[in-house]
Amino acid sequence: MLLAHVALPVPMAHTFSYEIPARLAGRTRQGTRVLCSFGSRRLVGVVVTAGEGEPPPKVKPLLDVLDTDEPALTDELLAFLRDLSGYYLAPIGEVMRLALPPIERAVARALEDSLFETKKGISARRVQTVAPTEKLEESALGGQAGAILAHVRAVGETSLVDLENRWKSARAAVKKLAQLGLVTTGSREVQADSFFASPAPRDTPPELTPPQASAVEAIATALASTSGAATFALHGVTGSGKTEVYLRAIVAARQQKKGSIVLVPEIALTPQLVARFRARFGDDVAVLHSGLLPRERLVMWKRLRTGELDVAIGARSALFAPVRDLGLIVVDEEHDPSFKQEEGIRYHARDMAILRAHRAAGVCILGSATLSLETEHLSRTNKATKLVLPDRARAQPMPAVEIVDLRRMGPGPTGDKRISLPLHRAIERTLAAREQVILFLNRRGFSPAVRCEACGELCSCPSCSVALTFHKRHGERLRCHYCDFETLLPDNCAKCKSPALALEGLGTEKLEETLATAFPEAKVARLDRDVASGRTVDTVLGRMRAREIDILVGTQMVTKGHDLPHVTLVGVINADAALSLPDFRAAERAFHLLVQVAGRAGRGDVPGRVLIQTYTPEHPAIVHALRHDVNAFLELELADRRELGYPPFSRVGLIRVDHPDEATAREACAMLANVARDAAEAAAREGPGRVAILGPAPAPLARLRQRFRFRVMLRSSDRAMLRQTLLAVARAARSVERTVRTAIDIDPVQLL
DNA sequence: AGCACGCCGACT
DNA sequence: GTCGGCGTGCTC
Repeated sequence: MLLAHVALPVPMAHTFSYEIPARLAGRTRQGTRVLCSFGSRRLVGVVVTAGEGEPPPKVKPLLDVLDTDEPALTDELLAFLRDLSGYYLAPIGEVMRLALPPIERAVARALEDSLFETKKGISARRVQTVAPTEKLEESALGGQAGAILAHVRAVGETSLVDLENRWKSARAAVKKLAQLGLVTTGSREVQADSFFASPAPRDTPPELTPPQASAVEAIATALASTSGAATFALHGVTGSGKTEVYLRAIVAARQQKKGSIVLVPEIALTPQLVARFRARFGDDVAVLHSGLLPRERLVMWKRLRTGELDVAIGARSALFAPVRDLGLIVVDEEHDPSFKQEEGIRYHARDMAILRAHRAAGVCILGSATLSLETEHLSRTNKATKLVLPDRARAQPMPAVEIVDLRRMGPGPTGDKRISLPLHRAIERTLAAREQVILFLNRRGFSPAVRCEACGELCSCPSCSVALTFHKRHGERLRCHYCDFETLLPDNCAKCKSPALALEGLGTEKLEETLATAFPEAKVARLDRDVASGRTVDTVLGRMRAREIDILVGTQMVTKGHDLPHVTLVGVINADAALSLPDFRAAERAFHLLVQVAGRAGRGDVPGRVLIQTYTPEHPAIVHALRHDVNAFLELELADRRELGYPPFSRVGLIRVDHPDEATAREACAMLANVARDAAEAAAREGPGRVAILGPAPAPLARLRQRFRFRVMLRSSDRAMLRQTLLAVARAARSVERTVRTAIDIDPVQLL
């Protein structure tokens, strides 16, 4: 019998076998999308393999083939997705879905399937909205309806989709509320994003500096070689000309008739980079970003698939772009944590970029001013070739980095300890010299916590049990930074009804306000996720460049982007905030952050000044950032991790356990940890791996509908052992209790 | 994951 | 009386 083994978008490891009816035999190939009857549903899957074979006891025929001429997935992409699925132990069908285009309406209609016309198919251009009315309820509403009504009243008009994410039966409850006249429903157009629509003026390729030229040369040679596969670690500070190397590498790939993918951390934050690509290649670049409508996304997908476009640029998910004859993948700012997908299929785009390029016999370039330890390790073990771009040829003085030891500082003139006297004076001096200041603070909002002064209770998120952040702008609201829950600032403590609520801590909003008062003659602006959506980042940076702003306060965002030539003072309000994160990479991240933020000071002829405020001035990340000593920090951190058995010398596997009852979650976790320990010992060649139980994960619990979430973590230096152990644990987890959900997360990767 | 089937509580 | 909550089992 002719069988097709199909990957379907269900969370199961195996493929499903279908009979290929004679009428579809000619069109059913590896990589084609097919319509399958699956239980009572009809699903679109991808043919992984097809051929003559022994049918399983139960076989259904394929209903239809969606791809008319070519398979949706090339052999290259298909093979890569299978590898990814194997690597992360992720369900093959869900992995395939990452690379599939949105289903075309026309095809869907031709298939006479109402499924595609409704919610799950193409998301319409309109979203359904729910808004509160003036009317008050006659009697108290119980359960979800009451909660939903309170929420809608707190946040104002919201989308039904959003409500459905928070409450299971929101649709039914909203219907009921609408009947009672307590809310109104409607729909609104999803605004199309015309961010990248404006035409880009073309540039002329500049002369390469000698280091750039030799980097390009090395990359071009690798691209031209028959054996292909090569990885480069491109180390160069902002402004050293990494982008130009990328552009030339793409040209070199083109000369070999090969396509390219460029991955950037968050495309909305890097409009300058996109502009550079468009200036060089015009509209021959597919820019993939979250603002694309399904229709536009499909158009981009098709143009890449047909080979009309040969360059794709985008965030994480652009890794799956259907670029033909892939020859090059660039990962810009490769150290950036946003390359790690933390929801659904957990993959690391940087690692998978190496894998995809390698399998396609192509070149992978990992570029950064502060290479990740993983990439550094690849280079030290000769699995990647390091290319260095020294700081710009023009002699530019390194900024003077100074430490402000907060242990020895009283409050500055503002009365706020976080604006210490040295920082205050430095700001004054910078303003007097008519230069600009950037202040980095890793906390958005006004106050990170609101506490009752009578009973000590913190205002916390009902579903995430983390402190709610007070946002002054947009109506004095409390917001949960994990799940985006929102409520008005209450008048009284929820527990003891006392009106004495105190705003604790310092966020960017408050810092902005304090500075505006302390320096009334200066123009103060803020840049963080709350003010920045897409274009506004560019607007703020533009105003900064035009010197319409004197002091810019911001989060991570101020560390990204390009030249701000008149900034001569950079202040880090609290370096310890980044160091004390519960993450073994905290020191590395803090170091990256400090180096990147310090790099913003003193462009041009004026030497810059960097002030780092900290309670732990002796911390290695701070000491080495102070000396700009990347190598010393790397040595130390690598040695540290080697000792701890941490990556990159070992791999980490995580099993997530979710259950609505905390005790059950803990119990299941402990049981799984035992299974893991046993399995690890049985599988170990070099002694057992480490097993640890992590507490409630700092993840959007609300989205799990208030389930408790624990994680069993395994560490091992042996990947085969780790895999075997994780599989054993996953099997055990499934048999424990159905309601325990597991997710496996292997991180990071040593692929080569 | 969906989606059926099946069994218990508060509403027309 | 039944609508709708969620437990359990299956999907080629």
